[in-house]
Amino acid sequence: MPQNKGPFYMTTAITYTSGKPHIGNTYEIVLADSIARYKRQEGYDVYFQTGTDEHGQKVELKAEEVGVTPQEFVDEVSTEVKRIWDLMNTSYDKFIRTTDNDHKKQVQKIFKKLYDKGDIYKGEYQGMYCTPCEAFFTPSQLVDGKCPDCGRECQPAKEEAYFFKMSKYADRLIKHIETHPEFIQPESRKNEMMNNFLKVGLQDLCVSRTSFKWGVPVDFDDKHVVYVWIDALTNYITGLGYDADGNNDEKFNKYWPADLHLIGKDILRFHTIYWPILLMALDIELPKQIFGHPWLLQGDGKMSKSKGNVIYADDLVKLFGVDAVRYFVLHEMPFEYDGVISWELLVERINSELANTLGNLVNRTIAMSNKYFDGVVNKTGADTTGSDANLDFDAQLKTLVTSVKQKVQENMKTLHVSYAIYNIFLLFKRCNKYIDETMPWVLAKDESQQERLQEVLYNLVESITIGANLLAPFMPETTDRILAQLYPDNPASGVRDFDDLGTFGLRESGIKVTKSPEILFARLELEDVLKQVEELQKAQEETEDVYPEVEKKSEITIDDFDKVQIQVGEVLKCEPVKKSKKLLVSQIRVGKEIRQIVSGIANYYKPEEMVGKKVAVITNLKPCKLCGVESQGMILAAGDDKGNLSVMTVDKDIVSGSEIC
RNA sequence: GGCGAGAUAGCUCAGCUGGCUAGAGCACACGGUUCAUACCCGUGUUGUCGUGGGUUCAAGUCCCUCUCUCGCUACCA
Repeated sequence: MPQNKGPFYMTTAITYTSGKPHIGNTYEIVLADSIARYKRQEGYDVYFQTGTDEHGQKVELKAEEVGVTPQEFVDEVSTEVKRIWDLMNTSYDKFIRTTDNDHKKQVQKIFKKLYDKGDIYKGEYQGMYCTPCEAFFTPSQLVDGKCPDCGRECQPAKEEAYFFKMSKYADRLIKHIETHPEFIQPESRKNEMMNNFLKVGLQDLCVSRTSFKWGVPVDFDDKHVVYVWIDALTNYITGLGYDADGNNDEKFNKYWPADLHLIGKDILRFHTIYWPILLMALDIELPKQIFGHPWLLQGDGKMSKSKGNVIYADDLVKLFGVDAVRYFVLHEMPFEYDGVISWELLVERINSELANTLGNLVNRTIAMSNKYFDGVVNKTGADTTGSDANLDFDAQLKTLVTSVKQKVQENMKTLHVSYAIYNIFLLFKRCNKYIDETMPWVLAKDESQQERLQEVLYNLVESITIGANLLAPFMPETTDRILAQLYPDNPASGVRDFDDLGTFGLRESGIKVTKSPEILFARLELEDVLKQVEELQKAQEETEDVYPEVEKKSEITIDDFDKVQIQVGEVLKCEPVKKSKKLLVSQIRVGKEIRQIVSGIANYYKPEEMVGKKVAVITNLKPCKLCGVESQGMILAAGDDKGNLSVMTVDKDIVSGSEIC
């Protein structure tokens, strides 16, 4: 067993439960999992926490839309998140929910503690308020000075709120960041935080809200709920059993301070400024490192949100398998800048690295062992005896294979996960080259070379064993599958201690490999994949986005409705409006009169299609000019999110001019 | 607007404190091989190192100008 290197506490951000997580969110948990597994392999006592952030206005609204309680809503989403995390084969030790009772209790205690201490005080939140939306916005959120949701004017307004005295601890934090260069990673992020916030002076942070109810109530002032900062960030300590009164759980004493908070680059500010200051106020040690990872973007336009084809982990796993997806996101994601995911890239990576380099290597090695020695792998010591050092293939192979462990260690120390994987694959590539150098099929033809041939195959199986063990944190299932084939009678015997991965030759002679090698990763045809993707997306559209999102208007009375006059009109004539691409102008008989009405339907109806239709017309709308053509009313039509449009016609034949009500 | 980062082969990038003919992977071409998932191995092509100027015996590598791209710019969980 590797020696115990001590506790290692790491966390991911907790996922917000306003909707289903897509591959971008999934990236983080896979990255975190590979680090956790790696640290365990190295001998650390790892505690790996993830979870869901479940309060707030957005959840409240979403739940209302769907017609369930917020609790019911988050229960479902949280379960879904957990399901996906499990699907990705992630090895978290704790899944915390901010709706957990013990968490909520501590949030209240922490809030009170900070209030009693004087670090939280009651004040007024000032912002731009949109009355119909009942929401506050900051000036920077406004679009052209108007509400980003509904586009209406906003008014400056005030709301009672509790504030946290950020500035009090700013100097201490600046000093900490300056003396701990590893605290914020990547380093360029550190500069952003310093330059944009710390150096220009911190504003106090609003930590409570009265505008929504779905949150942890402030126990001494129940108009307020605790706002996201204190509610969500504290999960990192409450999950370990922190107690504001000092009765901490053993786990907290053992694992805090956290060794690593892994988060997306978008929430670095909260974790590198608010969170440390919160901890300072609570007199708790700061975490050792915060890593803001970049994003996996959908690059080539073939997977854009506007097209409704967002990638979900489920689909990827269905198409490629868990480890292929893990490999892709880990390998493609650089350390500092955003990575790109596309179907083309996925297929390319899977084919060239997983199927060709790794899968084929394992397959050909096993096939030869069976073909030449009935599956038995023996170490004979018959190495290359040539005097030319350049021809000493065995030594070269062994040197490379045994050097990878250290490279992986170096890469992982700085969280350069993609480099670590790259280095492991160099090992497999070297093995393929070794086969070409030693040419086992030539040795097989020569009776006197039997021992040499055995040694060659032994070296391959041993090398692959080491590579498979190094791969375990990143592609655990693949490691198991390889070892199951190389050690079919006792796969566990193929598992090595991390400390032994720099040593060559630990496999005992006489062990057989499997008789029936299984393809690890099948080669894919891009065309087939794209076809399957299309089918999946069709299915997705049918189940998910069938109903358009319609913004709710405020309630009206029957009298309000009565103000609108709607009548049946028969389209007599219809032609395009010359200056416009979208407009058609119709002559419509409404009872005795004939009206000219302009409508934005040219993309959906040809003028001749309109003629003869009996449509619903608003007849008391104030006339106006569209593209220079007067319109005396409006044809009613239904439109969805996807650009479909249908004019409202009457079901039975009814005389034009009849009133609709 | 402010602060910061970057611009190197068709694509993704490496090139530390300036030093001899600018690199890797993928892609492409050719050759080899047949144990293997038409796979693997080898060789090779392509670059005015964003623009213009400067420092130097010597500059992707340092300084200045300009152009372009990207990140951050405080209460969205």
